[in-house]
Amino acid sequence: MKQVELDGFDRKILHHLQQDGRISNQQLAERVGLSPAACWRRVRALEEQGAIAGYSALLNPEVMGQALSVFVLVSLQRHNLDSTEEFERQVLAYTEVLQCFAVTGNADFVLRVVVPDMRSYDRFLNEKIFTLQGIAQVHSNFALREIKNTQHLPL
Amino acid sequence: MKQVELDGFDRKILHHLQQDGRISNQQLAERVGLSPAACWRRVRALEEQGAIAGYSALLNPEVMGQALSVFVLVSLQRHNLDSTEEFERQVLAYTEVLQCFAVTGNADFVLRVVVPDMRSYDRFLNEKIFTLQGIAQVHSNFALREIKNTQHLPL
DNA sequence: CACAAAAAGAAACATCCTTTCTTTAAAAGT
DNA sequence: ACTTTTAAAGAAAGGATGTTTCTTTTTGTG
Repeated sequence: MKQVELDGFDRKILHHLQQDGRISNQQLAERVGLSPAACWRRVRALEEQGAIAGYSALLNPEVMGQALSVFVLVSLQRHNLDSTEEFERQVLAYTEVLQCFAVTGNADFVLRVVVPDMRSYDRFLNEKIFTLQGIAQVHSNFALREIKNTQHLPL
Repeated sequence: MKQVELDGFDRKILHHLQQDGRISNQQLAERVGLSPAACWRRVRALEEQGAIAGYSALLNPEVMGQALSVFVLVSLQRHNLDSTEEFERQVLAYTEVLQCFAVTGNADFVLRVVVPDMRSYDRFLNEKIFTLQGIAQVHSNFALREIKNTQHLPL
């Protein structure tokens, strides 16, 4: 999937679709200043080019009773392919892990884990992290407050 | 906004809406096993209760040329209300900062910053972080690889 | 068992999506 | 400068979908 060239219309379209993924094509067309047909063709092109990876409903963690975010720094004992692949495979399967990145710095991975409360986090660690082979260190940083939390890319 | 009680239908609805926020009400109804009208009423209720905070298009960072994610650990010099409020106010305005949490541990805040490349990140630091008053320490952890990156809450 | 309240299904109207066709505008070549 | 070609925009129509209202069914309670 190659990088893509965007003009002002495309950027406006993406902006509004990031803001409201369920906006009707008519409203979108009106806001970006195109006819519905032209707007629709651009949206389809952006989807086909892969600029738009998908659409999602955003849930409110508080209302859903999943209000505890934890940033977990994980270091592995060995850095061979087998160890890391196994770790990543498991992490992908854990629904509590919303995000996981391999990073530079002291730790090998940063995870963001979301659970209902401390009890659940304790269980998550004991059952799903400490049971993994080859974990050297785990450092938990608890989110005290959420200042900002989006996936909206700057345009 | 109070926490909400969900039954199996609601959970199925939310699951599918997280997976595809633009699914038609008809398809959704079919997949969860309800009539379109009943399904639609539940979706509306979930929106009104705040369980569904909104909908969004998910963009592909690679295709958009915004492929560098950085986890930035920030410590403040003073921890009074004025310092932190000013910091948070600025961070909210920076479109490069997708996520920002106040956390326990060595740092006061964890940010995830997304930029096109190192040059842009250098500029971001110099122009938007180092210019802030009362910053004690900034530690940058660069994402080498993205293993997982969603906002899908476990249901 | 009967009643009330809540939720589900059916159907109809309104709206929106998606396609096709036509028109306009921009680019390239002579 | 003019024609030719290509690409994208607008208009319009048919089909699909959303949203409402009304009726029926289910569920819970006295």
